[in-house]
Amino acid sequence: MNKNKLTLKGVADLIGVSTATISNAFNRPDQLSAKKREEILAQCKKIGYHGPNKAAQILRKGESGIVALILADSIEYMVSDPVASMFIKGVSRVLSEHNKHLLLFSGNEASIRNVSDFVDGFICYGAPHNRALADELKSLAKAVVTVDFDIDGLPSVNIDNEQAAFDIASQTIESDDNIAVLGLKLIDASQTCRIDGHALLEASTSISHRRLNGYKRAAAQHGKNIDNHLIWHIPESQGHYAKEAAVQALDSIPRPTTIMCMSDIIALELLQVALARGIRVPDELKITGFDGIEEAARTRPLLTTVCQSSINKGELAARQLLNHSMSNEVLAYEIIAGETV
Amino acid sequence: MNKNKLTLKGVADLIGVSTATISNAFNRPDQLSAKKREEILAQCKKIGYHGPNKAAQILRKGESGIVALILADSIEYMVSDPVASMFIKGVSRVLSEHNKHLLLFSGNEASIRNVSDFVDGFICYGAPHNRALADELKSLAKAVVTVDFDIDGLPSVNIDNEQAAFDIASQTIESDDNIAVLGLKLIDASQTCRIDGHALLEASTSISHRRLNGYKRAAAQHGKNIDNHLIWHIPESQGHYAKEAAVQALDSIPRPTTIMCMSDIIALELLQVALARGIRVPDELKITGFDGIEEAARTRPLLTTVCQSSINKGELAARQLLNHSMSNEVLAYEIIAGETV
DNA sequence: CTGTTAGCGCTTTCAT
DNA sequence: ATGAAAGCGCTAACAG
Repeated sequence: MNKNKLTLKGVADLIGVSTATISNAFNRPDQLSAKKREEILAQCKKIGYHGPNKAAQILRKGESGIVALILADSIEYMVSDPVASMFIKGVSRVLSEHNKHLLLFSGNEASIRNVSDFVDGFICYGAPHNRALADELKSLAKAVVTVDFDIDGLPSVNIDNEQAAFDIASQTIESDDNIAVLGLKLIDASQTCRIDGHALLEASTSISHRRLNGYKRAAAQHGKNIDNHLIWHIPESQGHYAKEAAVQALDSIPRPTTIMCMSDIIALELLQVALARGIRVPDELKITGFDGIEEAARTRPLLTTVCQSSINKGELAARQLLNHSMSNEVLAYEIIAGETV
Repeated sequence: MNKNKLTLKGVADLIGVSTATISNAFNRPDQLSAKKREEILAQCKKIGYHGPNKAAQILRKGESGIVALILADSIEYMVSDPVASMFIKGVSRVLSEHNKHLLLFSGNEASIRNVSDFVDGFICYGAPHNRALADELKSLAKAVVTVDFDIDGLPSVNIDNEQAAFDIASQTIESDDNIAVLGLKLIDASQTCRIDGHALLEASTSISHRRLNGYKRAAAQHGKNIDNHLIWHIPESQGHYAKEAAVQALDSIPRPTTIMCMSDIIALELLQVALARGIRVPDELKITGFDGIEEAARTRPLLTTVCQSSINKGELAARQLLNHSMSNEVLAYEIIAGETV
């Protein structure tokens, strides 16, 4: 007798057929009679053999059913950000429909080489902080879909950030406005600060710079210019970072009459600070957001913002990966006319 | 010449050493001189060989560096629930400190056998809906840590749900109160409804039933009984499900004067409905929550609730898994004395 | 310190 | 429809 191990070979001569037959019974039903297949499966079940070892299959077939989601920021942060969670939600929905598994991977960490040998593909959400990672992705020989940024020659999912920013700014700015911007990740700094005197991050890969360009273009149409001294950098879309910027902005003299925020979280924080100071919105201060998160839809006064569907983004990105689509998709957005403008 | 493939063997005779030496250079620095090691690593880099193939390593070593997080509910849902996100946050923090990867896995899906061959271990958050899954976990020969429920003989992380519920209820209930409970997952139904006339889920594995017992015990101390007609089942801790129950509870005649909620999300929803109706809290209606989420801490009136640290839970669960600890940990909780009681 | 070699468990031609 | 056998790429025991 062969050793009692629950391996294809062991099971094979336990029930007296060849390894290939068992393998086929599990993976390629068309290679044997339905009846024999049932028999074998039943036998296996009785013995306690639950099918071919996955690790071996991965090596042999070069496929694992695992898709890595690379998050630009830490998983920690992403999982508590409403925009990112919705995105993850979309991805995971499509993946699980296709029986794929989701590996959460933070772009901050070591090399993606760590997983690229067994993962079926990558969805990369947001431009990685370290440029090297983007280069590696390109040379990877695995399927990659980028979201909210682009890598030459790779499929992607985006919205037109500049146009969206332009649109909402156009509807907001009036000729006698004093304009400020609470921006997200505009420079390389881990603290909230004004951007004047700092080198901007590479504009090509940054949605924030596209948005800023949109704001500026709209301002220019009213013959206005947005001073770098009235543009804030906020390192992460979180309340406490945003609050700092909000306070500084509202302390500015003269006080801005229009403040455009690059996320709803930021805008909501600003709104709260402003209302607490008794500033009338929108009479004395107009506020715009970006994203269209649920909390903004629940809050009164209703925030005027750009609504993008992060769930759709996630679903589409996952579908592109699974279908090996190579297209660069641009999703629609919608301006929510709220009560803050 | 050997074929030009970037494999240990190929690289080995490309640079003229044995495969073992290269393998050691990457995995066991102590097996060769530092100098030789540097040389080899440099050569490999030049050639474009980034280290041993991971899929092969997994098969060979039986270790992947991947930890599966099994979520009782869909990933979709979990990722947008503040309590679950905090938990994931804690897990992912510890895991990434140890260079492990996180595989998000939904317990609704097929069998965990799908991944158990290559995953290093499982963290199971919340009692799985299908009992079979729990049984499989036990017979798995992989490290498992359960959270918010127990499996005999396996390590776990919990809080004392019954005692916590008892504590907050004791502080809340007065002798002339009319008590209702907005419960979570008390019966097997996908709709919000009262629990009278329904079979309860197995109490032993359900934190909700422990909490309910705590409430009942506290009520009994005041010589009171909580009628099943005033206990609601809410299938998921989400606003719209909670709202239904809140409306029904407030429509009850006589209207309850104390409503204990099994999550803050539920309590916050109830609070909103009550305030919208002009019901004075806590004068006419006392409300308690459970969890201690950030939104509750920001909301006014401040919610009286049980605060448990989901981040700590996640961190501890991950540490237990990595350390192969087998203990059953019980974490502390704290009663937040808010303004709703 | 280095090289040889036997598997890890499986899939898939190829021949029967 | 089935069986035999060649690897997938690597690690670790062993011998030198």
